[in-house]
Amino acid sequence: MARTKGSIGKDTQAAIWQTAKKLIVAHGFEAMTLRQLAREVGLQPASIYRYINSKDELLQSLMLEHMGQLLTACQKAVPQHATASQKLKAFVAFHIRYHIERRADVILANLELRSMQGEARAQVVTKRRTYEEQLIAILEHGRNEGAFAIEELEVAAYAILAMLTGVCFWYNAEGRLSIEQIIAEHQALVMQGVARTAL
Amino acid sequence: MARTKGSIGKDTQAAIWQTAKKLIVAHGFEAMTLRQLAREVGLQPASIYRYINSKDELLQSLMLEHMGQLLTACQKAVPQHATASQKLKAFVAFHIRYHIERRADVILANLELRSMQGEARAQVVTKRRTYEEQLIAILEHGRNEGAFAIEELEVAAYAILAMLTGVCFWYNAEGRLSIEQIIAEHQALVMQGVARTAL
DNA sequence: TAATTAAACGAACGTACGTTTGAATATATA
DNA sequence: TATATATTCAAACGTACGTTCGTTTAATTA
Repeated sequence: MARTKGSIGKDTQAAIWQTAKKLIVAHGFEAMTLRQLAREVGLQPASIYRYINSKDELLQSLMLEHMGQLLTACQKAVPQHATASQKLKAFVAFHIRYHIERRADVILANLELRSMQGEARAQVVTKRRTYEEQLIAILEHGRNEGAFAIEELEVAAYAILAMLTGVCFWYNAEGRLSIEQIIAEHQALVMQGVARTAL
Repeated sequence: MARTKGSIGKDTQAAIWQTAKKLIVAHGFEAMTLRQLAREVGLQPASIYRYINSKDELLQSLMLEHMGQLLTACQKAVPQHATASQKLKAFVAFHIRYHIERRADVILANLELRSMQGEARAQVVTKRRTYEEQLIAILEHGRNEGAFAIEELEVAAYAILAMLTGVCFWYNAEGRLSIEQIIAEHQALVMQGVARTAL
């Protein structure tokens, strides 16, 4: 056989990417094999190479694509002109929702940096830092306003991010709680956590 | 060659375990190869099999060992008879310190459950649940006391655990902050986060 | 010192890996 | 309909994998 009936490059491309994400999340990037990927998409291993140049480049594409979309979505979701409290609430809601809705991308991005090297890795690290700085800026704003009491902005930012990102590791769509309830619970923890107490 | 001068089983066993942890954290369990492990320990691949029965069993040993030690250490570190606030503060301090000091074990335990199956997997899941319940019990105690205001105990517990565990992914021993400072910062976030506000 | 046990070796097994090459078939264009 | 392009295939490459086997040497015991 050769070209199969109804085969369209765009669709195959999409299937490869989606299946790759699934397999990487399940097994890790290094452990995922292109043969397994080909089998699940319904191709021969060689055919994958019409869509990627190498296994490493596949990971790079997935990573950079995700980080770019995350940054774009974040800037849309968090208001530029608002109080620090409003911004922080919006950030928490955005982060949780985005991480639940794009679970595979997020888990991949958080676990597979170890399999990247060189220029592409540096780019991902930079983009991740840019994202972290969004939150750091909000926390700093709140501290300057006098609304937040935070000793170490960076530690607090890492702590909050870890807490929020954790959701996509245990969230169950069939579970008792809605996304909104989970967001509300986390907003309460975060807002109280950073608030300046009256004492 | 055969048996090498100065070779002692206990030492080799320890070297294998320690190196295995390092490699699994660096590459993931499925991607770590026994040949690589043997090379780093200074053995031939076949020699590894004097100490393990299979690659899968190696992971099981590392996992179960770690979970057992975590549970034991936790029960020692958190006082049984104290206020919920005291217990929670102690739990936060314990968790962060333990996770920084045994970084490799912890990262391994958190990322490689996906490579386990069957009975051993079930045992790890049960032990992890037992650990989570330590924290849930503390939070419930605080809510009953009237000291904490928490809607969903389980969500709050997951959120706190994710936040604390996150430390071992970014902590840098050569960094500016001491472990004590990091603990203090997290204690502040957590204690304020769950506290019942005066309003 | 002689016999026994502990520890590691070298070689090989069947299988799977990422990747390259050139040919075959389906769709799009002229 | 004839030509060009897009899409997939089958086969093979060198390499590495987890694991088994029987052998060899070092340390321990009698």
